[in-house]
Amino acid sequence: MLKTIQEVAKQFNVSTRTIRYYEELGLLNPNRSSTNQRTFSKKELAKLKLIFRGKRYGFSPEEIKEMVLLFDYDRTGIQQLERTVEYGEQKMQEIDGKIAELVQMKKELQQLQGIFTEKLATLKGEMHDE
Amino acid sequence: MLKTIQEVAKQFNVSTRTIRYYEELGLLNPNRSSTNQRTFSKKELAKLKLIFRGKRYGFSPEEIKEMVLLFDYDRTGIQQLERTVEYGEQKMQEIDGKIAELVQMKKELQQLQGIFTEKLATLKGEMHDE
DNA sequence: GTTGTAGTTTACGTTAGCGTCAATGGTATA
DNA sequence: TATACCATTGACGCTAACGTAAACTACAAC
Repeated sequence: MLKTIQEVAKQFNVSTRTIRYYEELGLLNPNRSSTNQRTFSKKELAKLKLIFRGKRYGFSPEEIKEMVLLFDYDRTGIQQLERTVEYGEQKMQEIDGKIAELVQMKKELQQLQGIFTEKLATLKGEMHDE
Repeated sequence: MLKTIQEVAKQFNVSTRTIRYYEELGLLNPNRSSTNQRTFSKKELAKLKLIFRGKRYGFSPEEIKEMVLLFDYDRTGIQQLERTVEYGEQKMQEIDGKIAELVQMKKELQQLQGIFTEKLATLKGEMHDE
């Protein structure tokens, strides 16, 4: 259940230094074994997943930190919870926006593809005309 | 039609230095006016759009460069064109992958949202019970 | 002519995100 | 006991991606 830093690093295909760096940033708080070695619970792994995704998809460090904190607190206050839910709404909208942009990006590539394949067909046609 | 570096920078909300930097990298080749000032055509703007999107969505610098080059060459050779088309296919598949991951990310946030809103309802319910 | 604004190149400065020692300690296998 | 391998905490190094300043040119307004 509890993973070592090596296992975690391997799982996410990064160096152990990278994991430690995120801890330095306050994004992770792994528990320690009797011999002071980091042990990673499922929760920490979930946070790491969020971190890497966040990075890949252009969320700012600040945003990532906030999202990660969602995992850290059992927020008990109603106000806190309401804020959290609202924040989640917002993030989900942003994700929708990003998805839309990727779809657009694909469309444009498809257009390029269209032009190129057409050109290709023309060229090949000419070959047979002679 | 032709924009100055300032206009371009403003349009993309970056500094002029950033634009020049991308030129240093060989990603842009703006024409020059009679007084040696950069002029940006529609093509260059399209390339910039690609660059920023590529960055936002985790494409590597190498990949971005290759994608940008698609705009630069009127590839005439059949082999070249075929390679280009193939490369485009591949990129589009990668985009599909990224979309899928974002969808997954949203799902997970939705789960969290579910937990939080439920908790919130419980808390509010307790308030009225007393 | 000079004051102002926008452009140019050259070059050095800065920060995030790690890479890479160095020094040390625990555990286990020979 | 020694060799080996994993962990730990500094701490310094490095590169990408710009920021920023210096020194210059071009054009427009005063």
